[in-house]
Amino acid sequence: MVCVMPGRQQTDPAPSLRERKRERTRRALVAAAAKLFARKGYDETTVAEIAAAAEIGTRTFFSYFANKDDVLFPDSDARVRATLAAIADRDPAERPVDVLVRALAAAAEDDADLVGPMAAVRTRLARTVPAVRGKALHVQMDGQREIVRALTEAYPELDRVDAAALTGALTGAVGAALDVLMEDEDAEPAALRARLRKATDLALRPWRD
Amino acid sequence: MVCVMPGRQQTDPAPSLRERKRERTRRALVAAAAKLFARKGYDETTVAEIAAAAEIGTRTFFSYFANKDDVLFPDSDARVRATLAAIADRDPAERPVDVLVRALAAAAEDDADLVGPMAAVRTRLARTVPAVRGKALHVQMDGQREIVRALTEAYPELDRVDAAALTGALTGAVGAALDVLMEDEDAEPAALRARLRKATDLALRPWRD
DNA sequence: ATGCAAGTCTGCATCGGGTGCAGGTTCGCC
DNA sequence: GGCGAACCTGCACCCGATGCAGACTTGCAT
Repeated sequence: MVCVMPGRQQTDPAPSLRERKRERTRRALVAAAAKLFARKGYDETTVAEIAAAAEIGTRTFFSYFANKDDVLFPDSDARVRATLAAIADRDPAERPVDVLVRALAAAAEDDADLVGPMAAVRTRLARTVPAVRGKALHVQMDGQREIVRALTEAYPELDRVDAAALTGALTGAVGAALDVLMEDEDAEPAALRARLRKATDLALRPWRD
Repeated sequence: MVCVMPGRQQTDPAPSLRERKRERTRRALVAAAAKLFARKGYDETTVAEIAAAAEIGTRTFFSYFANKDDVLFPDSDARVRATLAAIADRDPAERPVDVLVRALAAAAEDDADLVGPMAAVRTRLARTVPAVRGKALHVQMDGQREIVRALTEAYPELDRVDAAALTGALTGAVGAALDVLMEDEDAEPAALRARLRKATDLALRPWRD
C-alpha cells in the first residue's frame, strides 16, 4: 500500500499488440469526438460520425464506450484516485476534514483530467448540454460514494452519515462554486484556485472548529 | 411545447373544463407509470405502454411530459419552493447561513414530494436505474441554482461564489446524508419522512452553533 | 344553435442512440 | 502452421423523441 505514483501503474511490461492497437483507436475516438463536438456541438454530432472519423464501424464504438456520453469522460476517476491516495497517506493526527481539504488542494494542483483534448470541450458542454451535465453529476456522485467508503474505513469511529455529510458538503461546495466561477470564459487558473479556496473555507468553517 | 403548468396558486375559482380534463389525464399518466414501473421496472416499461394504460395516444404523452423521466418528478419543485419561501420570510437579523439552515429544515418538514403514488417507486429507481438517478441529480442541481439566486437577491452584499459554495455545502451535506440513509429497502412514506428529518438534522448540525 | 378560432389529440414518418446476433478477421500462443 | 479466443462489423430491430398534418374538442361571441 505504499508507492503512490499516480499515473503509471507499476505493471506494464507487456502491452501486447492487441492492447496497443485497442488503446490507439480508443484515443483516436476521443480525439475525433473532441474535434467534432467542438466544431458541430454535442447533439449535432452522431456516433456514426465519430466512428467514421476514427475509421471504425459504428457498432464498434459501443465496444469502447458504453454510450455516447462516456467518450467525454475517458479518465473520470483520476481525481477520485488522488483523493483516495491522500486518505491513504494521512497523518495520524489529521482529522477527516483536514484530509479532504488537503486532497482537494492536491487535486487542484496537478489534475491530469484537466489536460488532454477533451477537457476544454467538456467543461463547456457540461454547462450547456443537459445530457452531458447529467453524466458529469453522475460521475461525481460515484466518486463521492467511493470517498465516503474510504473515509469510513480510514476512520472506523466516524459515523457513516457524518462521513457522507462531510464529503457531500465539501464536494457540494466545490461543485457549486466552480459552477459559478466557470461562467467567466477567460479567468486565470491561479486566481480561480484562490477564489475557490476562499469560498470553500468560508462554507466549511463550521466543520473545522 | 406546453411543459409548465404554473402549479396551482391559491387562485382556482375557474378551473375550466379543458384544464380539469387535462389535469385528470396527467394524474392518470403518473398513476399508470407508477404502477407499471413498480411491476415491470423502468427500462422494461415503454412510453407506449404508459400512454395506453392512461388511454391516450403515444404521441400525446410528450405533450404532458417532455420526456420519459419527467413523469417520475411531477412535483419536483415543491422543496425548492419551500426553501424560497423561507428565504422570503427571513428575519432581518439572520445571517445567510441561518436562513439556509432554517429553510432546509422547513423543507424537510412539509415535503409534498414525498407523498403521491410516485414517491416510493422513485426512491427505489433512483438508486438502481442510471437514467433516473441522472434525472434526480439534474433536478436537484436546478433547484440549488435557484436557491443561490434567491440568496444573492436577499443579501446583495453576499458574494455570488460564496453564496454558491455555502448553498452547495448545505445541500450537498443533506443530499449525501440522505443517500446513505436511504440504502434500506423500506419505502413507506412515514419511514421516508423520518429519515429525511434525521438526515437534515444530522447534516446541518455543524452549521447551527 | 351556429360558426369560428384556439387548443388538443392522434397517427405517421423519421431520426438517433443502443443492443443482439451471426459471420468474418485478427491476434496470441503452442 | 494452425487452433481457439478475442475482436470487428454490418444487419435487423427496439425504443425514445420530434415534426407534421389532419381531426376533434372547447371556449366564446354572435
